[in-house]
Amino acid sequence: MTKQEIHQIVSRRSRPAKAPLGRDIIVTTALDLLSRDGLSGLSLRKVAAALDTGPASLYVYFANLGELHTLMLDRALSAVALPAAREGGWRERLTFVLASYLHVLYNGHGLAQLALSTIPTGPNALRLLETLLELLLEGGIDQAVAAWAVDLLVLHVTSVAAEQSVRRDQGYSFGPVIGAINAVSEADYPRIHGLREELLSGGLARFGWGVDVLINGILHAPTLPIATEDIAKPFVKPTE
Amino acid sequence: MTKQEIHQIVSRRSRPAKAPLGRDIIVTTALDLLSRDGLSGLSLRKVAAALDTGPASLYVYFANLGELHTLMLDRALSAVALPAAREGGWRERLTFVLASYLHVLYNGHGLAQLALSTIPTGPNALRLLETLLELLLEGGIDQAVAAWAVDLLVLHVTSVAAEQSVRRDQGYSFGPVIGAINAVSEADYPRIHGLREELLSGGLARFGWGVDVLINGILHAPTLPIATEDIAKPFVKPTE
DNA sequence: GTTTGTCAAGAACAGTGTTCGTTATGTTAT
DNA sequence: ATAACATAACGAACACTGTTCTTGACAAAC
Repeated sequence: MTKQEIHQIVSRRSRPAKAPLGRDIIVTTALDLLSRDGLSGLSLRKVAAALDTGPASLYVYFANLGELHTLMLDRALSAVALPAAREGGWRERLTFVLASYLHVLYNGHGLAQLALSTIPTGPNALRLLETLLELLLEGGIDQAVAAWAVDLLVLHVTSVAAEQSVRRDQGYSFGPVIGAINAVSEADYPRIHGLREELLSGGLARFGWGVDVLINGILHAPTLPIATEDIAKPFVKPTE
Repeated sequence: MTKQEIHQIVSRRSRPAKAPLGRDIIVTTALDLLSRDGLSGLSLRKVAAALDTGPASLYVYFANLGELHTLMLDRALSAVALPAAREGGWRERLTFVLASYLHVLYNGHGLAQLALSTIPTGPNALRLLETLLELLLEGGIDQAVAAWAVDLLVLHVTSVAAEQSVRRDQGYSFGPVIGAINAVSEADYPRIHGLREELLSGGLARFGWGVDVLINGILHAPTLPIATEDIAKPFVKPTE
């Protein structure tokens, strides 16, 4: 049923009737391959091979590999669980959504890296954004602050997921890191040496802590973000 | 002086006396290429070509391309400006260091992406870490909190730099994004629609604001991070 | 003076994304 | 029914990528 064994003279089109091959199937199988082999194991050719076709066939539906990535990301975001309305406090629900978002990114190996290089504007991403905005506003946070805060929260969760994913997928053994931190000279780096245990501790609990810190910071944020312009000045001119 | 035009029968080693070719030169030219062509324009072969040699020659000094990346990152981090001691408040100096770190990552195109996939344990990274710890402790922040907080701060700045870099380097025109946000249906996404202007505003000032929020959150963080374990629970079981 | 070890280098391998031109298929118009 | 057409699947190739094997030249050591 697959690749024709004998190359007949007659035609380059060996299989006349094939599956319709649409965007949805391609995105689905691509996500399958991604969650199985990770981002480095995902290639256009493998997706094509899984669909029993050649790589050129996919270019009918996507202009780019990046375009496929974008579609994959938004499709995956449909799995983010939004909280049931009005159950528990807004803060509880907020951490719940963010945890679900982290969960989705982390489980689809390499999805987080896609999320970092794309601004997802698909319907599922917008739904997530809308929900987060709603929760922040429910928490009594100023509108302008909330607009910037969602970006802060999403970026944080995304980068945590990306960091963890990369280290799991490319077999980043923590051995050398732990060794390096533990072997740090007390004379040169006294604080690192003194806190070496705390620097490496935590694991998953750290995520919840980080989100907590972010929300606390947002609650204590200056109401008018415009007033913080001078803080960014050192960036423009870091040598001084 | 470069590639021999005629392939003599005599030898495969056309240039007997070459430059010594050590790790330092390779890292230097690699960083040059990186800041000129971006991460996607950087390849082992181009680095080798810039050094007027073949790709195999570099493998004497690195086991991996990733190893070269790690060395490049730590080399680049040597450019991070540490603040003069005791000048201004600790908070002012902290934002200064972070801004300088952002500056370095952003200027070396694609450096931030390297920083996300590597835990830099080189001397320059340790120096930066030590400085940040010192400043946080000077601010009266609890030791355990400070240990986790540095990670939070560094990750934030790194991911901001990565996000910005990617979008600049791969010519991510903001046109479609702005269009998508502006075209959002008011009925489906009322909050996004109402805040569409604030969602896109900011630019560079947003970085300073984000750091400010983080520091505020750290100042209001629970002293004992262990107590926040239950917050992470939704992550383990997001479906409910 | 011969041997030994280090390192530059050529060639090749197995991949990658992408493009070109050709051909079969299904739909529409005559 | 037949002819025309747009579309999509396809084979092949191109220009790359990281990595490895093997050879060969040089310089230091005995």
